[in-house]
Amino acid sequence: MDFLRVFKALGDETRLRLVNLFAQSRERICVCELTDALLVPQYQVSRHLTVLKNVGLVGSEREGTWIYYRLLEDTTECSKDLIKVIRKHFKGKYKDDIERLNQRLAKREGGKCVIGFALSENSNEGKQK
Amino acid sequence: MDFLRVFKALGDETRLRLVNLFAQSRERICVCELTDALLVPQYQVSRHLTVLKNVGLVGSEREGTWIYYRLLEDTTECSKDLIKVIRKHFKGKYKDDIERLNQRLAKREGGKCVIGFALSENSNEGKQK
DNA sequence: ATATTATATGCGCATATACACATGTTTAAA
DNA sequence: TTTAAACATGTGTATATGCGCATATAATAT
Repeated sequence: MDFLRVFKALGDETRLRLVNLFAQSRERICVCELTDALLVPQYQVSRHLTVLKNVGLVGSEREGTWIYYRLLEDTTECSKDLIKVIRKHFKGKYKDDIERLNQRLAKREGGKCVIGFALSENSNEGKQK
Repeated sequence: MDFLRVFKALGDETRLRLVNLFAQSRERICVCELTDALLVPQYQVSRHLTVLKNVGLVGSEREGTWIYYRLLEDTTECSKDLIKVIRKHFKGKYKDDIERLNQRLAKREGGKCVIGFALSENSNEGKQK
């Protein structure tokens, strides 16, 4: 684990919010669910996920047209320790994100996402801030 | 502790090397000692220390013309946990920095720095890399 | 084959950030 | 009150990075 690259990856609010969603929910989450939880354009979510993936913080698995991302928490002891710290000290932060994610996850069927972009009909519009 | 700003601060190699020196040595260290340990121009060390100070990772105290910096490890549980992770997983990294620091600290008298810029007569020359 | 949906990416632009050079500030000693 | 040493900072420049727009890719269904 390259701490320098990991810290660079975590030094962005959108990526921190993504990591927080994974850390608190302990779920694998697809891109459209993440997009609806963060209220950020889809292409931003996709790009930031790529950054997190490149430094080894998250992994992905495709299921049909959906791609589920998840925290790679147990690959090294470094990531385990670091993510543990984040999970602990981020409790209660970014509450709105968590709330929106939970509402979105409640719509899953059989543990899987069955709807697309619910909140953002056109997810390419700027919606942040 | 603002994790976003802290991660941004840690997302730079020179600052990571500075934090590593503090974490491994558990000492307070003055700017000229840090400069000689990192082989980086003095103004860079000074600037990066300011960044670390602004996010609350380090503090400083003046003693004559010398200014000693140290990790602020126990101010919050966040910083305690985070620095603990860094200390643990950085053991063995940046060995040359540690080696040069130890040689420099060996020249202290009464636990204090008594020489200036030993390795870099002109510390304003580019010396990094 | 074609259309649709979920996701990824090429590109231009604006901003942020690190570096180098020079100079300023603070403290202590001569 | 100069001088010197340790440290800080103003400024210009080059590079990195995030955003927005548009479009491309991949998988599924019709």
